[in-house]
Amino acid sequence: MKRPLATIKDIARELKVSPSTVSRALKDHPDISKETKRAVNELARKMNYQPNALAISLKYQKSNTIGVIIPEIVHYFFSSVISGIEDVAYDAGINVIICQSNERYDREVANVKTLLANQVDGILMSVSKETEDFRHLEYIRQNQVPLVFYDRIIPGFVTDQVIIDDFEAAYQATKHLTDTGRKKIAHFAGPQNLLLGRQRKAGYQKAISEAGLTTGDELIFNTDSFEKAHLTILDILNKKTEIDGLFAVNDLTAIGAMKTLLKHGVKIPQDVAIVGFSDGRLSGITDPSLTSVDQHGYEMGSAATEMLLRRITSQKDYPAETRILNANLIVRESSEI
Amino acid sequence: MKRPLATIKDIARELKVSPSTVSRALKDHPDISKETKRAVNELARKMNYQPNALAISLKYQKSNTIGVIIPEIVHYFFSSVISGIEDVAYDAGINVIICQSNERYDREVANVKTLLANQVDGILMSVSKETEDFRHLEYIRQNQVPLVFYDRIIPGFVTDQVIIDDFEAAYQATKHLTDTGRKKIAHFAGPQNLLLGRQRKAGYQKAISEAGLTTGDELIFNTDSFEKAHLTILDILNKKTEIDGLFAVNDLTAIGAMKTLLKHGVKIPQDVAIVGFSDGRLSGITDPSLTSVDQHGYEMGSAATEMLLRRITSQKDYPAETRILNANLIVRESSEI
DNA sequence: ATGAAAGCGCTAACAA
DNA sequence: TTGTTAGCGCTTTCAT
Repeated sequence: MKRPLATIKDIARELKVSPSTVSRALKDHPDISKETKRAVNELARKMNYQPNALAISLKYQKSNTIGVIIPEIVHYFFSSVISGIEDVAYDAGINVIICQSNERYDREVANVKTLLANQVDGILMSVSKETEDFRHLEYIRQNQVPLVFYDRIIPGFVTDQVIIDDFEAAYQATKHLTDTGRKKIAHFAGPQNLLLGRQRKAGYQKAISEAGLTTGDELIFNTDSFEKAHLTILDILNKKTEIDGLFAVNDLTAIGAMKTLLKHGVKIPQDVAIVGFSDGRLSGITDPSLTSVDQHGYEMGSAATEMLLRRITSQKDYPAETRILNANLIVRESSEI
Repeated sequence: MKRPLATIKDIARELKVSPSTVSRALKDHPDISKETKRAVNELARKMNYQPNALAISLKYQKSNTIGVIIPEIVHYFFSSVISGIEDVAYDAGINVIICQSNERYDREVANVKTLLANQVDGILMSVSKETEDFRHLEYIRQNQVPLVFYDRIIPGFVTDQVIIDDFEAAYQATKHLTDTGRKKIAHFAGPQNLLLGRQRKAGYQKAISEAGLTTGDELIFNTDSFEKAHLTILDILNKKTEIDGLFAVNDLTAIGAMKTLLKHGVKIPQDVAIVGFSDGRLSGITDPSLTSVDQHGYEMGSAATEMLLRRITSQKDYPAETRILNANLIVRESSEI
């Protein structure tokens, strides 16, 4: 009953030629006669012959496959990164194995092992939030498997990487608020153990001080989720802390803040202008729509993949590269005038 | 310079034993002496030995890998499906190769070929919107590779499948509106060439007629996007078509409608109650938050994977199964009272 | 123009 | 307790 995929042997047997002849005929080798080629190709089609990629990978010691380690696929940003990776890889005839670390270190280590066991030709990764030990990365390097970081990097670990200029983007976002006359601009900041959180805060601070405004900590809140934003806003309203602008570390936070402000009769953008940092497609659909930094996940994925493929195919070694994509501000209703 | 992954041979050579001894020692075979095992395992650890999964797959004629064909990863629903798939597969020690069809037939066919070439043990797929020819699916079947459809199925193509009861969900969603006293309930319907579009519309119609309301076509609109919803609402307002409820085929459409209605001073939910069909995390963040059907993408992914793994490991054949997940309505502000 | 043989890394039946 | 050998599917060098 079981009728597994046809192999070169099957074709050879049927045609009473040797496997090597079939192999050559299939790749249009000049030595093989027209007649044989015709017969082989015809039968191959008829038998739905599909070369066994595993055998080829084993033979050539390369799998035409790259591995991706992603923290959590259910974030729009990361899924669009994957989309960019997939498209570039597909065009190059490269397969992609995707592993989720779910932001856990142990999973990440297991992912690395899986990918290496499967002989991937290269790895794209964004480190998990938990990762603080780099032995698994050294391990990748020992095995001479090219590694490209995207989005989240490890300062000091030298390898190709493509990142967003979080500092600059945050600076531009905040500057947009100061430029439009806001004077009391709050920042809802992300975790300060993540580079991203620190850089966005630093960008905010630079714009604030450039505008000659005070950067006292009383307008900076550790608030990075929809729910926390709700609570922080309540607190701000209670204490009657005056604000006329807000730059939030991500869109959900910005939207949570906006919703709570609106509920309390605060007008957006008249009373408070709000800028987020894009998590995805949320910014366009809120009311008012949200001014936000677009992170270009797709471009990040495609750029990282191009770097990796270049590294894989390159004969000679060359220094690690860092590609910085600039994220641009998209002004929408929440900060207009 | 190039120091590839250590192999069993390397270990054998170093220890002056045969590769088979190493192989057995590594899998704790009872025949091997404690001493040898110890030495082998120690050296293996030191050399960072990682079994070559390709070689093992080739040997055993099974790859411990399943393939997933997904229309577009950047939809929250699909990415949460993948998350469910990944988790179950990970727990079973199975790898996952993900391919995007990007809703294109030719890509889908290429994906199938790639997966078969890579000797996947099974395939999970949601057919693309373009797919109308099933030869590639027959091809999967010929090769005896188990196939499970999730979410989107092909009526008449018999295989394991897990779907959502769109009809029932739409019925419940609409019934919620009639139960709360709405009398003029519009439906913004999806493409009627997709089963999903037809079923959601049919569910709507059942609830409407059960409530003794008219199901005239004047309240059904082919409107399935944020932008189209905006235009359709403008049209409704212009023509002064009276509505006090709306069931939309997806959340984005519902949100587009809500935003435009609010802009024109229509109160939600007082004047018009709105129910969507979940695309993801949008429903919770709008203002008012949106009542919506939760599609449970994660559960769909994990259920489909369980079905597939069961099929793969099963010795004997059994009839194709259809698992219907019920999507449940989550009532939020847009339809309260 | 075609075939035989070896080998990629691993395992397992069979020998010793 | 360990080694030898053959084979998974494919390619390629070296014969013929």
